[in-house]
Amino acid sequence: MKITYKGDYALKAVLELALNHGNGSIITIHDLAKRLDIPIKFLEQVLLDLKRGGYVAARRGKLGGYFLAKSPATIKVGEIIRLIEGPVEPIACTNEEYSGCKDIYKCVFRGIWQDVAKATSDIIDNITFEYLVNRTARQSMSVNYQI
Amino acid sequence: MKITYKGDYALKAVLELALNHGNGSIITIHDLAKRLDIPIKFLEQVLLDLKRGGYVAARRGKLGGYFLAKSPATIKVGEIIRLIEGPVEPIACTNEEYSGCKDIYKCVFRGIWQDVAKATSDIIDNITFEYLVNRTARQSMSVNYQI
DNA sequence: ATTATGTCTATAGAGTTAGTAGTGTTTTGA
DNA sequence: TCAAAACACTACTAACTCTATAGACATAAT
Repeated sequence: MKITYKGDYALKAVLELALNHGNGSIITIHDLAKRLDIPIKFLEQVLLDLKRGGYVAARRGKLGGYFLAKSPATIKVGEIIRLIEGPVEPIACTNEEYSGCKDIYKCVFRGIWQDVAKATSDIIDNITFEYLVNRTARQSMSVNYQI
Repeated sequence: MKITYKGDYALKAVLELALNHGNGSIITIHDLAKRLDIPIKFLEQVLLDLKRGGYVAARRGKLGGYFLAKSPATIKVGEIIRLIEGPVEPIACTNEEYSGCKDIYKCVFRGIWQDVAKATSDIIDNITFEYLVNRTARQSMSVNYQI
C-alpha cells in the first residue's frame, strides 16, 4: 500500500468534516482547503470522489458546502484508502485471477503479500473516524494545557 | 509499501540463486533470465543493484555468472525489498525529519502509518530465503506427487 | 439578476516505471 | 594472441501516474 497526496488529503478532509459533524454545520470547499492547506481545485476532485463513494454529501448554491454523509463511527480509515488508492495489496498478484507467475505453485512470495495485506487491513479497517475525532480532540487539549 | 516489477524480479532472482546455493554452482544472467522469464537487460540492472547491496556476487568473463554472496539463511525478504524499493512506510511523513504536517500534534494519521510499517516489517523481516527454499522444494514435491 | 457555491472534463508538467541499446571490461581457452 | 562469452555501466525512451491548474457549467439564495 502506498498513500499518495490524494489519499492523504481525502483522509484529512474526512477527519475535518468529522470534527464538525453533528452540529448540522456545512463547510465550503474554500474553507476546507484553507484549513487543510490543500490546493482548492485538487481538493475538489478528492471531494467529488468521496461524494461518489457515499462518504460526503454536498449542498450546491449559495450557503452550500460539504458535510459527512454518514456518522464518523461508521466510516473506517480503510474504506477511504481503498476508495482513493485502490487495493491495499503491495503487488497485484495476490488476487486469484492473476496469472503472471509462470508456476503459481512455486510462487512462494504470494503468501507473503497476502499476509502483508491482511496485517495492513487489520489496522486500517479497525480505525473509525469517531476514534480519530476523539484522539484529535484529546491531543489538541493536551497541547493547549502545555501553553 | 508497493512492490514494483524490479522488486519482484529481485526477490525471484535471489530465490533462484538460493535454490542453487551450496553446490558451488554459478548461473549466467542469460540462464536466470530464461528461467524467470525476465527481460535480460532489465534483470542485469536488478542484479547490479543486488551486487552493490552485497547480496549476490559475480564472476566475469567466460564461465562467469552470478551466485549468492551470503547464505540464504542470513538474507531476509525485507532486506531485498528495502534495497530495491526503499522504505516500507506507506507515506513519507512517518520519519521524524518530515515537517509536511502543519500541526504534527494534530496529525493523528502518522501513528497509523507507523503501525502499518511495523506490521509489514514484522512479516518481511522474519522470512529468510532459507525458509523460502524449503517451502519451494516442498511445494514442487507435492505438485509432482499429484501427477 | 447577481453572486456564491458545487460539478465536471480536460490538460499540462514532473516524476516514475519498465524496458531497450550500446559500449565498455574481464576472463577463458583454442 | 585473439576471439568468444560473460559481466559492468550509462544513457535513453515510451508509457504511465501523480499533482496541480483551467475553464465551462449547474444550482441555490438573496
